[in-house]
Amino acid sequence: MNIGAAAELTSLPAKTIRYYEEIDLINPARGDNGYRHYNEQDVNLLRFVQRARSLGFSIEQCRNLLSLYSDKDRASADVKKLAEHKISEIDQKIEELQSLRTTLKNLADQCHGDHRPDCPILDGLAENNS
Amino acid sequence: MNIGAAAELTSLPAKTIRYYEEIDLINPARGDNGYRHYNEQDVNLLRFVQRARSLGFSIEQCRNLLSLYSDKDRASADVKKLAEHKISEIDQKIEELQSLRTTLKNLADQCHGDHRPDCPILDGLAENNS
DNA sequence: GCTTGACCTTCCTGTTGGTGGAAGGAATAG
DNA sequence: CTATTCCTTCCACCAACAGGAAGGTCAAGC
Repeated sequence: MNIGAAAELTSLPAKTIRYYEEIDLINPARGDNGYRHYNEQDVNLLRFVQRARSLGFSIEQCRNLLSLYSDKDRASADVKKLAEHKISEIDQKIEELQSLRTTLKNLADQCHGDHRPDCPILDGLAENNS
Repeated sequence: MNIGAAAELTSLPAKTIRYYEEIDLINPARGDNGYRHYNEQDVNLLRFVQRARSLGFSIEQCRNLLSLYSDKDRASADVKKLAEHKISEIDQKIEELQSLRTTLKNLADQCHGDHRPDCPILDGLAENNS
């Protein structure tokens, strides 16, 4: 099938699929007319990447997962390690965001939010300490 | 003071400070030798941006905040609105990360994590549904 | 006066993960 | 035969800087 159909099936933009080929992630066959030709396996791999990306794996991690995926002799421990590493990354990110939210909320709560020009948020941002 | 001293005082890399000038965010004076010269006010603005950035505001939002900051007639409501928008952005991001974490954790928990070649994580990624 | 080293300048490239668009060839429908 | 759609490549751009090369400047020490 052509790139358009593959895009449809994977919910990936054609541009992105071409990009994945450019960075040597998923290489389809080519027809005589130069068109990319995707088979079922290609589409599966694309979907695999699409899912992994949406779970927050970077392209390089996807490349890693793909090679583990096609390597029949790999240990599932390798994959589990990658997933757990990712989970702790996510945990850290969540914590950062929560502390950030707290700070911002404190500032916003102190702001009376009317048309008076003094604003604790800006004052908070402008303060020398913290 | 020169850029190095300003960098020291604001905990921003000199590279970043130059970049902020390039994008017309904070424009210092220049000495006869072409060196950038930062006064107290410049340093305050840089610190302001540094703090806003660390709270997750984008450069464009910082530009907005800066203009509100120097506009004596602005209503604090404008600023509060920006802050609250940011908070809801953060909330959404946190939710996404949490759902992502759940999915990933489920997959990882099903993985026995030894050297057997079957791996629920990869299988989960390769599945056609969800 | 000279050298050394730290600091400054601009310019160019690369990062991550794509997106947008132009120019032109190929397939298909009427 | 033409119109439209799909495909191709290539080039540029986004955030928000970081790294490094090549060269100018300044202050200290001898």
